[in-house]
Amino acid sequence: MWDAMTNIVVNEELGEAGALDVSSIEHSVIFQIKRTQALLTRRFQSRFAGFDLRPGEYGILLLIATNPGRKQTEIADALGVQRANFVPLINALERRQLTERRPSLQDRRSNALYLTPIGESFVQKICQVEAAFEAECTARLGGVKAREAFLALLSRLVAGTAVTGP
Amino acid sequence: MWDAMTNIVVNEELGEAGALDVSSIEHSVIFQIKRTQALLTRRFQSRFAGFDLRPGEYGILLLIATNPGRKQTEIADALGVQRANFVPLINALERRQLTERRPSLQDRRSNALYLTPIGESFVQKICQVEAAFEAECTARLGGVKAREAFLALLSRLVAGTAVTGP
DNA sequence: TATTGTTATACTCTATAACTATA
DNA sequence: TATAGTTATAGAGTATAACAATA
Repeated sequence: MWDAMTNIVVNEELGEAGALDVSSIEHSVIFQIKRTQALLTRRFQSRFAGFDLRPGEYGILLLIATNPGRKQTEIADALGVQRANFVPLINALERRQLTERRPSLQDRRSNALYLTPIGESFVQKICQVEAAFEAECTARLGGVKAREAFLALLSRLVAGTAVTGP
Repeated sequence: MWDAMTNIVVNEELGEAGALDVSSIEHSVIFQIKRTQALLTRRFQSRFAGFDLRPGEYGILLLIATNPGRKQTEIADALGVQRANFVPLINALERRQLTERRPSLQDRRSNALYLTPIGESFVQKICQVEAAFEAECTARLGGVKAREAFLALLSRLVAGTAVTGP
C-alpha cells in the first residue's frame, strides 16, 4: 500500500485492508449518474410493485393518456424506444386491456393508440403514485426551483447529443 | 394534421399532428435521469471506441490501478456489480492480458487482482481520454464547483437507498 | 456456518436486419 | 422509394440459485 503521508509502502504483500480508494469514480459524472439512475429506478419500481408495471410501460401509458390517437412510432420516439422494441411492450399492455390499437383512417399503415376505460382508471391510480414519487425527488433536491435547476443541468450535460442512433 | 403556416388543426379526426405533449415526462426526475444517463453513456462509449472497452470494464481497470492486490468481491462491490457477473468481465480483461489474478496467501479462497505491465500502460492511455470526457462534462455543468454541487444533488437523490438488493 | 469464486440460468433492455403492407 | 408495424435475433446488463474450496 502506498501511504501518501509517509511515502512508504505498507502491507504491500496483499494490498491494504480497509476501504478501497474510490476517489477516481466518486467525482466522475458518468459513474455517479449511472449509479444514481440504477438506485432511483430500483426505488421507482418498488413503488409500482403492486401494479406489475415496468418504467417503460408506465411512460407509454402516460403518453397515450395525454396524446390519444397518436401513432406507435410517435409514442415510441418520445420515449426513446425503437419501434421494434415497442411492439412487445404495447402488446403486453393490450393483452391486459389497458390500451388498444385502432387502424388509422388517414394512413392504413399505422395504428392509433388509445387507452381503454380500464386503462383510463389504471392511469389515474398510477399517476397518484408517480406524483408522490416525484414529490419525494423534488423534496430531496430542495424544492421545485432546485429540481428545475437540476433538470436544466441534466439537459446541458447532453445538449447536442443525438437522441437516437447506434 | 397541424399546418404550421396557418395554425389550424386539419384532419383532427385521429388526434392532432405536430409535436407530442411530453410535459408529463419532461419535468420528471426519473425520466430525465434515465434519458441523460443513456445519452451520456453513448457518448462515453464512442470516445472509447478505439479501446474496445465498455464502461464496466473501464471502472474495473481504474479501481485495480488505484487498489492493486484487492479481492474480486471488493472491486465488484465498489462498482455495484455482483460477484457472479464480475467473473466474465475480469475473464475478458485477463484474456487480453490487461489484468491478472494471483492467489491470495492470507486467504486461499480469494484472488488478488493486479494490472499487468500491459494493463498499466493501457490504463494510462484511457485515463487521458476519460479525463478529457470528465472535463467536458465539468465544462457543460459550469465548472468544478457546479459539478460538485451537481454530484451532491445526485447523492441526495438516492441517500439512504440500498446499494445492492433485489 | 459463512464466504470466495464460479457456473448456469433467466429476464430486461437495447440494437440491427429483414419482411409486409401501405404511401 | 420511403414509411409503419412486425418478427427474429443478438448483445449487454442484471438477478438468483447452487456448487466446491476454504475460512
